[in-house]
Amino acid sequence: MVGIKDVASLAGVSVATVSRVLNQHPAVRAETRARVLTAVDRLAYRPNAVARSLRTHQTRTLGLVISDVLNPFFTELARSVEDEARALGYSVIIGNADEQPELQDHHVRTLLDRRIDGLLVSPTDGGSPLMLGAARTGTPMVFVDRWIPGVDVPVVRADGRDAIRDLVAHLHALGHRRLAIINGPAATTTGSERVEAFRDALHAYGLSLPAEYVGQGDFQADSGRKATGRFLDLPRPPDVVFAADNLMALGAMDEMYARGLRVPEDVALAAFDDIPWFVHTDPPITAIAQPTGELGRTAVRALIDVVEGRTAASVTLSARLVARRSCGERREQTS
Amino acid sequence: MVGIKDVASLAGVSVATVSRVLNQHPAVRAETRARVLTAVDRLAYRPNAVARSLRTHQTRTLGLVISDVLNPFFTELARSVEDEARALGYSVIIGNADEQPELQDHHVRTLLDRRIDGLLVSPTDGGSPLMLGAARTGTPMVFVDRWIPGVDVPVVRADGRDAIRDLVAHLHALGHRRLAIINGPAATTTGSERVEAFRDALHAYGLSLPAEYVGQGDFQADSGRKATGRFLDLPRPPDVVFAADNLMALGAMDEMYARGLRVPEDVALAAFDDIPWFVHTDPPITAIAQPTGELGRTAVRALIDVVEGRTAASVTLSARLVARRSCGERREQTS
DNA sequence: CGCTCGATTGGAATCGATTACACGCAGAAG
DNA sequence: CTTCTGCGTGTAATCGATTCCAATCGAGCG
Repeated sequence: MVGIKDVASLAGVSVATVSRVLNQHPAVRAETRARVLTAVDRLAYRPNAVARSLRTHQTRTLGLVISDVLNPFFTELARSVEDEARALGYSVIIGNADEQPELQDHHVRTLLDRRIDGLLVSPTDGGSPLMLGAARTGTPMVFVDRWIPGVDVPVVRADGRDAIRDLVAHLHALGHRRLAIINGPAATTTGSERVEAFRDALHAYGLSLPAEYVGQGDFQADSGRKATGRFLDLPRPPDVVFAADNLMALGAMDEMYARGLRVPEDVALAAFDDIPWFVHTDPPITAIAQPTGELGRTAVRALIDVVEGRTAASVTLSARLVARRSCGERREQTS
Repeated sequence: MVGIKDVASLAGVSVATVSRVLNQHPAVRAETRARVLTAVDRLAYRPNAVARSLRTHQTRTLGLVISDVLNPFFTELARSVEDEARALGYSVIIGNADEQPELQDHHVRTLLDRRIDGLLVSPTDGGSPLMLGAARTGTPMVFVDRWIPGVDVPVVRADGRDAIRDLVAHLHALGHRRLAIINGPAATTTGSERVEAFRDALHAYGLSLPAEYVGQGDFQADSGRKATGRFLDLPRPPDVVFAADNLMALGAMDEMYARGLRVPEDVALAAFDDIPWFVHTDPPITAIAQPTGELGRTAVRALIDVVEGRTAASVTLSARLVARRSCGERREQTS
């Protein structure tokens, strides 16, 4: 591998000078700069980022730890994060926790070992000592989508309260009265929040949310399927199942079809997180759409703010209802 | 940040010794090792991977450059790659080229600058000078899924020939005679190969593939939609559209429905790359399934073989047909 | 004419590890 | 009682950059 020394000797200058032209330092004579530059591309020299990072204490890299890459919501989030980071001159390393706290820790640890400049996390759980420690000891950090209460870290997320109220209104208008929800893990904020918002919205319509209508899932399709099975085994099964994420909604749909039920005639279905595929399912699924791309981009900007010494505030965007056919024929279309 | 020196002085030994225990070097007295270890966790010391890499010339990191993270096929590939790499003690940095050669180059360059140990690529195009150069100058490299002909780099991929023949047989048996294909970019091997295999299979059934039945797409949904539009505008439109990837199939389906056509009664649809969602679309889509996870894992093992100085051979796995309802009912069930 | 000053450039320390080599010491061998 | 061996450990060089500080040089100034 050709190093800065090779460039220096080809150009007949010192390594210090080469480094200067590489870093656009102004104090270099134009003629010298030109000589260095020709040497650089004659040798196809590329600076070693590892060495540079060691010296400068910065890697211009962000870490992103998400709970499940296979979930289209997170895939899209990851993509927007990378786009924005790249636009701002950073790279990103993605760690997929697969909803497992140990894996999440593994990635946080690896990322920290690599001395990434900042960490973007959508926590799978309530926070391991490792992650809490990193936050406390000043690793630039921002939570996105999910967060950990009580930790002093900016949060970029979407609030689904209003959209959930709209959803309940929509369901109520369609005549549904027995509404059930499949919850995410209690350790995630997105899990608990969504149930609460749902319960509140139901109350506003004089409906209640009995315990047997709250299913416990883990954000994976299979758990959605099982929870739905339990609902349908109930003496009085719900007439709508609302899944707290898209994968569980798919599982729910599987179970409904496996039992020969029709959607929405026999049971209705709605999901949190809208994804392109929901348009193509049979029937198209009513969902609450988060501004995913905006979430990712905002989170990156916030993180870079703290990385570069500015301060960042939490940001809450809002989600919106996208009514389709899985809850019955719609009366009005929400745009 | 606490460094190896801090550990050394707390433990009352030299940095060399600390480094030795960290790297399981045998020549350390047990008692010394214990002292170092306590110091290590009293200080919560973690070695700086950047410094270590500089010295050892290895990062234990693999780069993965894929054409489109949002395509579920690549998402799954990326996931399996990361899983296997982690199991073997490597990290992976994913670069999303978004089917754009310049972006692909950007990622290759960044990855190379970071001195990753090896590169896994699913090329978007015929190969930029940068990538070709990297291959020639000995950067450990393996192609996965797509490859670049004429470059001496192992390839791990799935061969769809047999599955495509099965597909054509299936279509023929269902009475379809006018079959069209939406191709990927000609610059990708997966693009050109699939058309060829398709044409060959047609010939075996005495059918031909007229030029107007070969649509040009770019592996994105929208191009699938447009190509389908052109097919349907033909005086004699095809009765089956076979899309060379899942996203284009989705676009094709959109166009069919937008024109009020029924699938499969009016037009049939099949896709290359099977994804979980195809089970839930209306109708479920017949597809050719690649052993995606196996592809990723095999590619990683091959790459690590070359990274660690062994040699790696190309591997070709095989794809298989998964018949569903988008091409019509099977014969066993209908008249 | 000597000196100060700004513009360029080079020398060398430094970042935080790894590791070749040397050293001290204890027991074995002669 | 030497000398030899090896084990355990420390010293210092090294990886490839960045950057502080000093040196050089010509020009402008008093």
